[in-house]
Amino acid sequence: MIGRQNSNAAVMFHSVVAERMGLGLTEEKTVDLLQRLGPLTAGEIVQHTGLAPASVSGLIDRLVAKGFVTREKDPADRRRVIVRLDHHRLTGFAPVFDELMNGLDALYATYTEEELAVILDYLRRATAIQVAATGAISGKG
Amino acid sequence: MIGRQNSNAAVMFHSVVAERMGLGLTEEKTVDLLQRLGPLTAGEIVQHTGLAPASVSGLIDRLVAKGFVTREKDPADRRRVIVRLDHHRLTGFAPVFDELMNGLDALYATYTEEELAVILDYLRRATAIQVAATGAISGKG
DNA sequence: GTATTTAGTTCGTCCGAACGAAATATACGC
DNA sequence: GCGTATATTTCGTTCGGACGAACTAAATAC
Repeated sequence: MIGRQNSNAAVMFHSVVAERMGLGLTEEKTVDLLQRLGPLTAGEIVQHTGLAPASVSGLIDRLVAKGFVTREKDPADRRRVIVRLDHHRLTGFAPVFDELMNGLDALYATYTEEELAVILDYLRRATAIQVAATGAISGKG
Repeated sequence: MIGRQNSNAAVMFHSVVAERMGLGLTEEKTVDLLQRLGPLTAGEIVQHTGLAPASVSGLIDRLVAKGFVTREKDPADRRRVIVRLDHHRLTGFAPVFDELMNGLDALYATYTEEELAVILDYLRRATAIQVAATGAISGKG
């Protein structure tokens, strides 16, 4: 089944990218979180990852040590720690994604507007289903 | 970008499934390999995973202990070890996938034949691109 | 039939990454 | 201001999973 191969390809790609960046999967996932949601507090990372607070402290330590993020006190509530992505550090890895991006751009260019609409609709809905399924699995005891 | 979210959802789903089956990501990936390619020798698993032989020995140990595979001597070359999936063990986890499968079936049912053809074509080609990109990254120094 | 190569395992070890419990620092309620 | 609640870190520990080197067993070469 092609859906499965696609899913597998995604996992492999992520693993290889993470390795290339010198990150573990959890670390890469966190970087991705920060890219999508912007700066987060440690507590918010706890929410999003499901990790224990202690684990997130260590996780942030490692990302700081590797230069991917900075740790700042929240001026509004100085108990909080804001984790901010160092975008400059990331640009160095752009070439890693270029191959994929260029390939996908070329692929999209071969479809009509109507076809692209179908594909986007599919991707959106399939993603929602996958997210729901993930939640369902981890939920039930 | 939706492609990225989709990719991320796939990774999350895999992680959760692996956890649910009591497997690590490497172990789940190996089970998947065996499902797609049939029984493999230890050496072939080394090839496909890129792990060291010693690591694969341990990996097989763990999968055998967990009841997911059997280890047999190859009668044709008794140095070789054939790793075979225990399909019976896997059927117990079918419900884990049902949520996803049912959701996707329902999704597919909402498209016309023509639309499905576009979607399948896209998935096939996008997968190929992703695989190629993965190879390109891990390849170059 | 002995030497060499090949397949896999065992052993000792190491490291990343997770956790709970206790500590620290800050904010908030009254 | 004082006590309690909240955010994060530190500490000590544990565990899975990876590795290289040395070993065993079996096939192949000569």
